[in-house]
Amino acid sequence: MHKNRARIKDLAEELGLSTSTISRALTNDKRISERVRNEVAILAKRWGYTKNPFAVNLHQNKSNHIGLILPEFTHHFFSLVLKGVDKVVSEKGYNLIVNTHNDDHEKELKAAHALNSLLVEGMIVCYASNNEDNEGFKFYKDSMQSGVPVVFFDRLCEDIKASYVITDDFNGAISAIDHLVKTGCRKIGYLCGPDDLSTNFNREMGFREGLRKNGIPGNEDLKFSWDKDIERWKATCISFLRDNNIDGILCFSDYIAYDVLCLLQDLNIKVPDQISIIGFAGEPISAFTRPRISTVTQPAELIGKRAAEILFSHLENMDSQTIYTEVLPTQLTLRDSTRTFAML
Amino acid sequence: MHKNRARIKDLAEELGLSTSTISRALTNDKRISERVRNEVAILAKRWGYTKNPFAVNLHQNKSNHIGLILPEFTHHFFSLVLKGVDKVVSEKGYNLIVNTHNDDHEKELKAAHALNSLLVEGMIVCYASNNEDNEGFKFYKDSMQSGVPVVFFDRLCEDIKASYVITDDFNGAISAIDHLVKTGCRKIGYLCGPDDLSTNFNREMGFREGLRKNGIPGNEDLKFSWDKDIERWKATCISFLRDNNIDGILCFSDYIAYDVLCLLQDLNIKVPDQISIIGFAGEPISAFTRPRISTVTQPAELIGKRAAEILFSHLENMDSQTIYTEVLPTQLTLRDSTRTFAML
DNA sequence: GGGTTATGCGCAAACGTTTGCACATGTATC
DNA sequence: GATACATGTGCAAACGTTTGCGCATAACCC
Repeated sequence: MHKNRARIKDLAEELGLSTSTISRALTNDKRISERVRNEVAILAKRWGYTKNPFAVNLHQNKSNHIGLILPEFTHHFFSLVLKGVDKVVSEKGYNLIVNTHNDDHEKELKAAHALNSLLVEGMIVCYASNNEDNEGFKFYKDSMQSGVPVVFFDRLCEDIKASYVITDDFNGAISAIDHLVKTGCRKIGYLCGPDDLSTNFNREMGFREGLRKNGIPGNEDLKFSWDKDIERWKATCISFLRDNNIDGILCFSDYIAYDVLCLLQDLNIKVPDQISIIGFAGEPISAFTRPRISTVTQPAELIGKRAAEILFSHLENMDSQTIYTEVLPTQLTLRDSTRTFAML
Repeated sequence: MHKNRARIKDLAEELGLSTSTISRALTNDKRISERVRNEVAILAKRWGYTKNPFAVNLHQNKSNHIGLILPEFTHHFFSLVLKGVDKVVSEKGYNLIVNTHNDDHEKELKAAHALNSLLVEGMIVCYASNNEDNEGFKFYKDSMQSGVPVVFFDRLCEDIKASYVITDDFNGAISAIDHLVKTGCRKIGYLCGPDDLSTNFNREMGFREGLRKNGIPGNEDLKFSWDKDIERWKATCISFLRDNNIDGILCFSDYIAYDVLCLLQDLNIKVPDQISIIGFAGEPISAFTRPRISTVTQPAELIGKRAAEILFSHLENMDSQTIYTEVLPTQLTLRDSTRTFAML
């Protein structure tokens, strides 16, 4: 309701001035005398006057809103991204409107439409993974055409020409393989994530390149596919590890790392003495397991920060066609699921 | 920018009608003939017309926005609350604007002001813990006075007469004590959280009541204060546990539970054989430790859901002065840091 | 055929701002 | 004392909707 909110008109009547003068005084227009500007400022403060944003937005055709579309809130990675985005956005005096799609492509489209109809000035998007059709992409393209920039993060799609900021999954995976090899692993496997994720693809590519550059031959196909059916996954994973004499594992995620850790512990296989494990992401849980899981930490908050900064640079430079592709480095966080050099 | 957006006027010109007719046709006003309503609907769809929200908001003095103020995004508890709130809010066709304060009272006030000046229709707030002065409360009171309902959650303050939804910390703590006693603990201690949190107070009260009703005398003061200096905390905590022959611990949080678990493991004290531990919250990490930590799980998502629902019931019933105070039950999640009955 | 009623639509004001233009003073210049 | 210019302010239109009221036209009744 916001009852009894003061309007410019009220200020004007109180001071015996016109609305235009008040409006100008409030924006410190030099054409208004110092004296009047002060009077107005004081009364505005006393009455707790704030501009009606709708009137302003309507007039300027500008919303001061940024839209953010996330897969979900409860993943620590995404909440860090949200934090990074929020910092920049609120620093710029903008407001953030958030939406989630739970990797449901239709919900994503609905969210994007909703944001669009709210006239957000720009969008930051991590799109739904099951992105076969390109109806969503068409929408984003239209959006950019009509002057609403979109910045993508985390997940990459070649089909769409837009700015994005992602993790350097490729080199992150390589750094993990480097470390596994350095600490003595020779039969290294990769436990995949969902295969429609660009992140999974890039980590696997890094895995292969890591093996190649470290001169570990005949290992490239030691990858084990992801399976939604966790019990089936566990059962077959065991044989994968056994049959291939795996002594080092790179996982798509920290959660997979945890699962395989449990699996090994059930079989009384020592981690890292017999098998080393490295997770991916740097989720908090990786620091709470026993042994604590070494992981490739993603710069989650920085991803959000950069995505927002890039979005604003688009906004401040609408005529330019420049596109930013930012690939942020990971950091190898060594804990107890990998051997130290001293162990060798 | 949103270039080339169609307006009602454009639709009107195209169809040779007036803007009022279009406007009414779009809202299915029965005064407009079926035929015209169809024509309008079809053209609107073809042109992808959506109403300019600012014009609508300005005219109706209504924003369709709900504001949410959280301490932070990265705590799993709060992200679940956010999820719950978001579900209800988007189901109602409203938009969510989020803000965080990091337990900084000034930032909280700023966030509240920001939301207010955006003309949100209602606010859901978890206020900053260091809430000595009541400038913020004054603001919330004013807000409610002016017809913008506020619903508080998680943290409780008697000073302010408003709806709130909180966890039943008191009975949650009792249920934990019950279980500790039932599984043989006799010297039970409480590891406190920050003492300006109502949640901490209520959990301690539950702790005491649990001891009383279970007939464990002379235990009520076995509480150990929280200390920001973690090293000092650890050092003194040890002696607290030793000096009092503690055999069961209730913790303010899962993180404290984890810390004390590590402490005990360093000293080679067996959990739960020698000492049982129960955490509080149901944070994911509690399921990943070894032993996995038993915990009093809070209905985080439900808290968000109920807070939002209550907010909407205020909005739909602005004249009513009813105030809702909802205390949601916890659930005792038993894992491996407590003994099973069989162990006795 | 005059009066009533129903149907379908348009006019114009309003929401609270911003802003191009004009206007009224005052001051300086020659 | 006319001209020019600077200073400070106001008028009114515009942004895109919604909506009370009124006006046609057609249909109906007796």
